[in-house]
Amino acid sequence: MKERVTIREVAREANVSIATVSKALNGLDVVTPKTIERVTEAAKKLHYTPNLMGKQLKTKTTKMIGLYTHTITGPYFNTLIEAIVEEAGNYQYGVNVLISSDKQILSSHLLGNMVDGFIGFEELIDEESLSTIRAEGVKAVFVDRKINDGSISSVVFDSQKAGRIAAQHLIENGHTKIGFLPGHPNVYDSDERYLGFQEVMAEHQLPINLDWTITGLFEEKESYENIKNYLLTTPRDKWPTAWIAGNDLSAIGVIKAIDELGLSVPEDFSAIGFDDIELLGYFKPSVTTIQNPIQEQGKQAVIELMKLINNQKKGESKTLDCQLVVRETTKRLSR
Amino acid sequence: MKERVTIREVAREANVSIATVSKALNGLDVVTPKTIERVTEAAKKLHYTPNLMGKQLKTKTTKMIGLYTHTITGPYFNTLIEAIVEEAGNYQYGVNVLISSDKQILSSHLLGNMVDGFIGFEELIDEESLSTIRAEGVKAVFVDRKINDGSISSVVFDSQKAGRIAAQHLIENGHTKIGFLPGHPNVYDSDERYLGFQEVMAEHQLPINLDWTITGLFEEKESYENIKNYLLTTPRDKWPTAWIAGNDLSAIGVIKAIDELGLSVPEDFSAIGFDDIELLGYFKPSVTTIQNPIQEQGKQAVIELMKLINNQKKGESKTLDCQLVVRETTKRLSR
DNA sequence: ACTGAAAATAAAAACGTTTTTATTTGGAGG
DNA sequence: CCTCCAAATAAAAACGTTTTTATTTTCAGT
Repeated sequence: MKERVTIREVAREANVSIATVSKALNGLDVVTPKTIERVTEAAKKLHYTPNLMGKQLKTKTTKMIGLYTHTITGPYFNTLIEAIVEEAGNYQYGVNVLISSDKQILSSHLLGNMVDGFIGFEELIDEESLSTIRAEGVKAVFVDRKINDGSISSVVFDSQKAGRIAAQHLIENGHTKIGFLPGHPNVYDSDERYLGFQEVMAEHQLPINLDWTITGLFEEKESYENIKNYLLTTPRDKWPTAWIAGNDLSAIGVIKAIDELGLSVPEDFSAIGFDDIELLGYFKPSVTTIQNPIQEQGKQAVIELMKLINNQKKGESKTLDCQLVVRETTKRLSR
Repeated sequence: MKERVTIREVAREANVSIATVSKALNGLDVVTPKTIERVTEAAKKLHYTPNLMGKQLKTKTTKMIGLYTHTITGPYFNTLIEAIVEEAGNYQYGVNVLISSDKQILSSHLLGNMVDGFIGFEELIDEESLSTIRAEGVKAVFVDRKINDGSISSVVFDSQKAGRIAAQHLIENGHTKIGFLPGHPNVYDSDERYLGFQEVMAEHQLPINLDWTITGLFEEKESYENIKNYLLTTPRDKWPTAWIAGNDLSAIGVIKAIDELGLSVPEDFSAIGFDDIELLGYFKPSVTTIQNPIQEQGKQAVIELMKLINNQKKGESKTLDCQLVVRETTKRLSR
């Protein structure tokens, strides 16, 4: 890397002090139009670009928010992240996406003053991380856990309600034997959905059969394999008549498995996902789902973070509503 | 944000100079085990985390590579980025994903010494950007354009060959009327594929009908709408018998459009995509495609970038091979 | 015990900015 | 033609590190 030209050389070129260069370039109005021009010209001539390290070290602000996650893969993350980027732009903030599951890396970035605040997931939700965050007064917004105290806010979906809606929809369609595919263990949204599902089943005095509870991990592949395996190894009369998948991708895996065994959705099984990802409508049959306002979540997360950064308020928690989208994979049980 | 504890306070706590703290904490072996322990203890007690701004300002290295893109949405980006992150980790480098289409933002980050080098796309490929990159000696690897000179390398797919393979496969299956859906205009991969397609068509003395060239933009939605519109407004005897889509998503859109009009792939049309994204196998019918080694591209991009960063060589260009994956959407023409 | 070199530590400089404080400049008012 | 004040600019300090240079400590070898 070649030596970069610094403010010092611009100063020399313009025959002026470095203080003046700084002020001129940052538009402080204490400096004469004439010198502003001289400085700007010199800067342009030398191709000067300010060293952000120097600048941020001094100003102690980065105009960057961190987005810390172990993965960006999948439509949920894609949509969320782009929404965050867009909203952050409205505040003249950049978004610094850091992908790692190494808590060390994330927190050294975080505590190393590389960002003014961050939006995070599960990865940083443990007692140790949270207490550091609180102790250091780091501004944080979580989007997959309800937390609010001190400098921490959160924006989550009403996933319990989502679980309820899914179960209710199936029950209204005559289903009584309903299977469930949880996502990753201890993930808030997944747990909450299961909770809502349980509640509704209980309210209708319907049993939950643990054989029908099959790991899906939010992934099409895992769901496909596990469901296929279940169907191949379980007598037909023990099967449920509907599946609530962990999310849309998981539902797609379920459907594929069923299809491959010569069975059909929704004739033999109903299936339902969560999120309403864009590609969903391109599948055949198109998938019934509970729509989550992902973009709104991204936007609100930024809004809350900005409030924290500007010290406008203490951490608080927002919950976003969800909505049933009926498509072709759920159907009245006709038996 | 609360005041962070600095090296100075650690020094005071450990009754030692800040130089010693720095050396102790960075494992320079000039310092006594006894003081190392004292310092480490003090640092732990005070919850010291080094300010990365200070550190990087001094060392002029960030151990970060930038990934500059206007979008991360879509399986291609997801896969590529995660591969990059993984490989960078092998070099103890972090990846700083910056999403923006604003050239200003990208280059101020870049020239502001925020990263040791970057992997970039189309966005920074224009004469002005390139000449700055060259002039400043910024280390760069592009993955969607063949460029190699000075401090710039590239790792691209052999997209011309991909286009050739696609066309050949269809022609071998008896197709002579073949439509094409380009991606975004002036995008390398798309252009190259078209070139390969043209070549093969010419070699077989087959005409390319411009009515069969339909904008797809690499997107399922755009492709779906445009194909649907084409089919609705064009007499059946003018139709091609096969489509080469811009990528897999585009192919999915094409198939959806055909399906919705009561026609079928591969009975009425063959269709072929590019990339071989993961979800492809879950569609019905599963999609024939030209597989690109996306993960390999990510890996190689990092490898090349590291060579540049360590001044091990001048910019060079790598081209990765591709491969036909026949699935259900292409079929021998039976007329 | 003393010398001298090696080892350990401390002090100071430096990285590139911004900001605070000090100095110079340019006029208006007498 | 001074004096003084405001305006403009320059100088210096500071941000938190690492690195270079200087100083102190340790302890062989006599």
